[in-house]
Amino acid sequence: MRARKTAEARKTEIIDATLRLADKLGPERLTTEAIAGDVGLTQPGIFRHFPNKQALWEAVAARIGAIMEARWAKAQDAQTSPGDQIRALVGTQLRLIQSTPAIPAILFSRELHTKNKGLRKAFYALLSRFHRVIADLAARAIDAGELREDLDPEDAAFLVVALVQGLAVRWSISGRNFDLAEEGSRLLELQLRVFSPEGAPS
Amino acid sequence: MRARKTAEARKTEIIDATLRLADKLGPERLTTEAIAGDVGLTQPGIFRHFPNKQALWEAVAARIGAIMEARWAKAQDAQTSPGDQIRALVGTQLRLIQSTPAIPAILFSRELHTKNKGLRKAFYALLSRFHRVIADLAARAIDAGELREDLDPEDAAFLVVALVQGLAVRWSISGRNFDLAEEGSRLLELQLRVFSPEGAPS
DNA sequence: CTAGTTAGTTAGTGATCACTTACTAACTAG
DNA sequence: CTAGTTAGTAAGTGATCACTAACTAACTAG
Repeated sequence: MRARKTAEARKTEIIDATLRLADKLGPERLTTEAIAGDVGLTQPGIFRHFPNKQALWEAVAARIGAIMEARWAKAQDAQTSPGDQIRALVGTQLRLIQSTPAIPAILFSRELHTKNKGLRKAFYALLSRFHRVIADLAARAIDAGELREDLDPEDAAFLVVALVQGLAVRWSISGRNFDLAEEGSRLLELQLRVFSPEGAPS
Repeated sequence: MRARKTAEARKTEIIDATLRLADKLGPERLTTEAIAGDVGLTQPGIFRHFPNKQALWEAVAARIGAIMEARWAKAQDAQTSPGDQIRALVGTQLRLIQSTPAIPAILFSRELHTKNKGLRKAFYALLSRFHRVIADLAARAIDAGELREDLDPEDAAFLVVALVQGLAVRWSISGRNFDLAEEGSRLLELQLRVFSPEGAPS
């Protein structure tokens, strides 16, 4: 019985370990044994803090949601133009994925979603929130003359969101052989340029 | 011993069943028992045709690759403008995903890729081929004056590929609550419109 | 100081799964 | 007709896993 800690602290440690290992092993192959080993507990110790594995995944999803919302809020805080806020949001999101690659792994895990319907819905809500924020910024950018008037802000936002997720897919499958945030900002510049009213000659 | 068939035919049946079930259960949770049941064999019967499960996954990947290449070739066959060929390619790809939703499930499965490195590389090669085809068409479209001159065809293609994959992600997570091909063609029109030399007023 | 609570342990259990062994019956070449 | 080949089966094995039961020792309120 080494190093007894508060339940709160352990829960945090377990969730962190889960996020770390979900990427290495894949969410479905991640065992409670592996998590416990990483945290420094015996395997049944996990079940002191979560009634079952599904509850652990729900806690992980909640954590991811909280992290994302916090970062989005921060990216919008700046008193910058709507376009720059979109840049900040996309950059923030890509850096988060890069530093926590378990996020796409969990997001895309079909087995996690078939087993646990609530998880899929939670992630869809998050994705919708991201789209919402971008679409609102796009609308403001159009009003401000930063983006062309004939643009539907909802659809423009869908393209930006697809850019982020499509890029995350390519990054994953490529074996992460490029810098996600860098490539993303280059492509976002291109997208914003062709969205701009006077986009013709660079 | 019901209905003995040729090894060739059985292999095909097994691969088809795997593709069908990989979507329902998730690639990692898909068992040889479930596949055998679907095909109408006993579970060890699978191993008459594939030395191990990994070999089955490799055969599935090869099948997906063959299907995609065939459809891409067909979409390019048409004697239409480069822009229309891009439309046809994207439409083809989205309809394929819609009719075989196991494809993204397998494509995105982290556990499949960690267990079997060759699988990830095979899919990355496929993805790169798709990008290559689109980028070449984009270059021709630029030459033909269909797309603006200041466009880098490689990057333009990255945006189109991201559109397809990002949309597939949204479609999966949403619980498939929209028509993938329809939504895709609407967004592709928008993307091509802002890529066009005279995109300003619709 | 003491009694209750709780974070941890050790030892196990039942389920599930990929894969094996040994046998059988259907097809096929000569 | 016969002998070899091959698609199939029944029965089982060892590994892995989530989860449980029963116990223990550290913390904490009174």
